[in-house]
Amino acid sequence: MAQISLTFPDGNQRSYDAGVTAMEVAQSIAPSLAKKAISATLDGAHVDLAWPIEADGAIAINTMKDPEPALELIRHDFAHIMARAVQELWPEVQVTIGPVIANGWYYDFDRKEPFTPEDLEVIEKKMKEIINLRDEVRTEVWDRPRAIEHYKSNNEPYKVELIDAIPGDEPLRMYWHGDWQDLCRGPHLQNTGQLPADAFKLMSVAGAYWRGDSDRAMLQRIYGVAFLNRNDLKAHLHMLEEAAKRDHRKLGREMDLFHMQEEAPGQIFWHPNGWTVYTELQDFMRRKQRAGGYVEVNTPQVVDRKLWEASGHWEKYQENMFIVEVDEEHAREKAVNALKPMNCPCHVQIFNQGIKSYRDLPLRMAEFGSCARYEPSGALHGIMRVRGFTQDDGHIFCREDQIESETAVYIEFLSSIYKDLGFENFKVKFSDRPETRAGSDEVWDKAESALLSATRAAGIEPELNPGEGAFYGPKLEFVLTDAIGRDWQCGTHQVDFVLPERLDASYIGEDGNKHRPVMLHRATLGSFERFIGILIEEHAGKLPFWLAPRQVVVASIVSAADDYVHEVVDALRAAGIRAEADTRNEKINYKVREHSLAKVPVLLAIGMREVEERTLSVRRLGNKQSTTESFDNIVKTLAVEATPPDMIPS
RNA sequence: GCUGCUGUAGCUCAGAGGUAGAGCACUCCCUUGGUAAGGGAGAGGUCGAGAGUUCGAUUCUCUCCAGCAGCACCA
Repeated sequence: MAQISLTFPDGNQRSYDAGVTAMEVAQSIAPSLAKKAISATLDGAHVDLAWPIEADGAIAINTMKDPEPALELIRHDFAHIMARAVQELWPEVQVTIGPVIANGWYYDFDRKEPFTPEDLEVIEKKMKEIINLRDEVRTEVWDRPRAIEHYKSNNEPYKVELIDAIPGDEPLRMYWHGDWQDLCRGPHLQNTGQLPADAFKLMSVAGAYWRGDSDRAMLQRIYGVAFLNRNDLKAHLHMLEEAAKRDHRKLGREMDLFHMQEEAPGQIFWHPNGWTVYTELQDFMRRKQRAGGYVEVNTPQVVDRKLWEASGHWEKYQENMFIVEVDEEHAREKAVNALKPMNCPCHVQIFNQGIKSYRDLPLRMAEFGSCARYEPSGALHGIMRVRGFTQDDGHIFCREDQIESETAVYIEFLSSIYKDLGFENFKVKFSDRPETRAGSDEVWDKAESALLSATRAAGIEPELNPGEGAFYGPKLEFVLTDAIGRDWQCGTHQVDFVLPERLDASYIGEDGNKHRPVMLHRATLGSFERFIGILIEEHAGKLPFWLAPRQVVVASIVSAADDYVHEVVDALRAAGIRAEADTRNEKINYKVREHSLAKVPVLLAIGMREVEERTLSVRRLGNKQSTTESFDNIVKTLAVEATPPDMIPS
């Protein structure tokens, strides 16, 4: 029999008969290891202890002490156990797929009646019973005809379709958890009793399309989470509770920032507090853009369909546009307009006014562009995904050979803004050419390499999103991670060869001939609405001082202090600080509580002592202690603190 | 858009086939209190919209609208 040589993590090598299983390898090292073993890592791949090993390689035996493989196995086995529990409870239910995802797994089922929350409890209970049976997990490799025959005779068309989708040269592997059988690539645990029965929870049911295709059947997906032990599960559930407290929809209401209502779905009524944040952020961006060499413009909201036809939006984007028809009294036909979903075509109109020279390029044009998009109702989410929003949009008209330098300048610009706003780390995703695209391969080659090298020159290695570029050009996406680990795509930077062509933009080159500029579409915050949502959640409502809608509340402790309260408020306002007086007939405890809950960063309390000494009692949000400071001093201090980050002298 | 769930006072929520309740918030009165809720009184609702069943519907049924979770979408 042929021999193979396996290398262990400590560098030792041993030889085995080809076809040895990882379990046998573990046994050969130590019976105690074999007892604890759950899987193996072979040349970086996660493998089942029961699979035969046929070639030389580097092997590591995993136990429950190795969190990564352990969690993957646990979650994967839980998926199977859940599917088994469901089929034991309702034998007519068809199982489809059930992968491991972050923190847990899901499994998609085909069942007529919807699963209810009560059903989830029943399923959980059943799963615990199954785990207690400590059933052996078995696996076999089947050939394709046998597997197809098996599922056809069991009338399981979903599985047959899955098999059809698996490339012909891959082995088909079957797993049994007890008597329950599923097609699965593995690996799995050896015994269902190895699952931590107290460290999982079924979370929710929701619809999901078969194979992610909205034209196909809607299945029912049950989500579960699982961890190595009960404490990790508890910690996860606690984290979810904390995340819910940061929800911008809840904080937006509590802080009186904005509201939304039925009559304007997906659109925001900004209250004075929220609008203060918005305008403060917009002022900041306007200063940044001026410093960054942009010219600011403003363009129409309602634009005739002719322009959208020319730009291609009418054909490609119509179902997302708000169409407005107007009866013109003397016209034969109704005038058809659309609310602008994007600003780019209008910006080209401005570019096209007059004759542009190569000396005008690169031309950086910016607009706080209000856009309206008819987003699908199910996509709406608070102020993060809306139908009416304002982009910090910009278009750079440049020559092809300026793409790289303009990209480099932009990355620097964006980094500076993110840094000022407290997001030091961000991810960059690079999307290259999709299958259907405009423009020659040669042009794509240049554009892609320009984006990549500019990004790398900035010291950033982008993640690749193969084939995810727009049809008109490759793009970079800038993704922020918030305090609880969620990703948000905000910034974008896209090369566009198509729109200048469609809208006939041109400039006169050094050679005296007309040339086509390239357009770079770019947005940094993305939309003010989404970005403010992110800021709220990132800071759990405790916005940085310069952005806080109400920066200071001056509260009287006794009404005899009211005059001094107003004097302080006036002085703070004169120093440019957003200050309010609270001279209501309430105790200081009440006022402290209320303004703390409203996330006011600084509370100045005034009693008779402060009046006499011309001081203030300063209480900062999050601090239980207060300090006493002089009137003049606190005004100066707070005025400095209120300076936006881009205006702080370095 | 799809599947499921939800919609009762400004907010959070209870309730029931016989036209509604709590706490907080709000208004007024008392209280001038030193750092996270002082006391009392009062006002406030076409029970998301429309239709149907019923003697009677906010409650049951249907349709629509909106929200929530997920999927799909996301130039």
